[in-house]
Amino acid sequence: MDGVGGRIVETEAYHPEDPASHTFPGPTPRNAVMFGPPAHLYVYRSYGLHWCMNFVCGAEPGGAVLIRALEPTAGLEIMRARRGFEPARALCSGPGKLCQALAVTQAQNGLSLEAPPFALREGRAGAVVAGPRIGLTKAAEVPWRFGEAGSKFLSRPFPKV
DNA sequence: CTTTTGATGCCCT
DNA sequence: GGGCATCAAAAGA
Repeated sequence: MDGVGGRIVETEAYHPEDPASHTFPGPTPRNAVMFGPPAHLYVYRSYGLHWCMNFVCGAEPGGAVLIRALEPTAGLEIMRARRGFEPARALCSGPGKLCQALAVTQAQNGLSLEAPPFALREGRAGAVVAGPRIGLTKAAEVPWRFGEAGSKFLSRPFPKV
């Protein structure tokens, strides 16, 4: 939105049977979007100060993919202004940072990804690698973190391939 | 470079 | 009342 965007280079998968998932305990008002139709956005507040965004996945009700990092390709100046003039590789290298750079907040919760202000484009990434998840207190070892190998825009480097 | 710690708001039980 | 899918700053090596 606002002409900003980038390539998704890092994600994490969440499944309703995954203890770390917000949907694991069952439907609640907060995670209702994740049980809704796929290709919608689920936004929640993390640690009271940050926003994190997920794409609702259609495979099963309650599944979603957390967007952990972007490689900024458009609206760099806008992002930089919003993020406090950091180097490009720090603009979107993390769930909270990414949402700040894109100005994603609860206002976008539940919106469809197939309509403005969003525009998803399919693209072939480079080599994709998987690894253990990050920042979780439960089931962090499950290797459901995916990202582009060697990208300089990851929140953290992946373990050796 | 590394590790540690505080800030902070909302959801759930 | 407890917990949390985070970040940035500070301090030490």
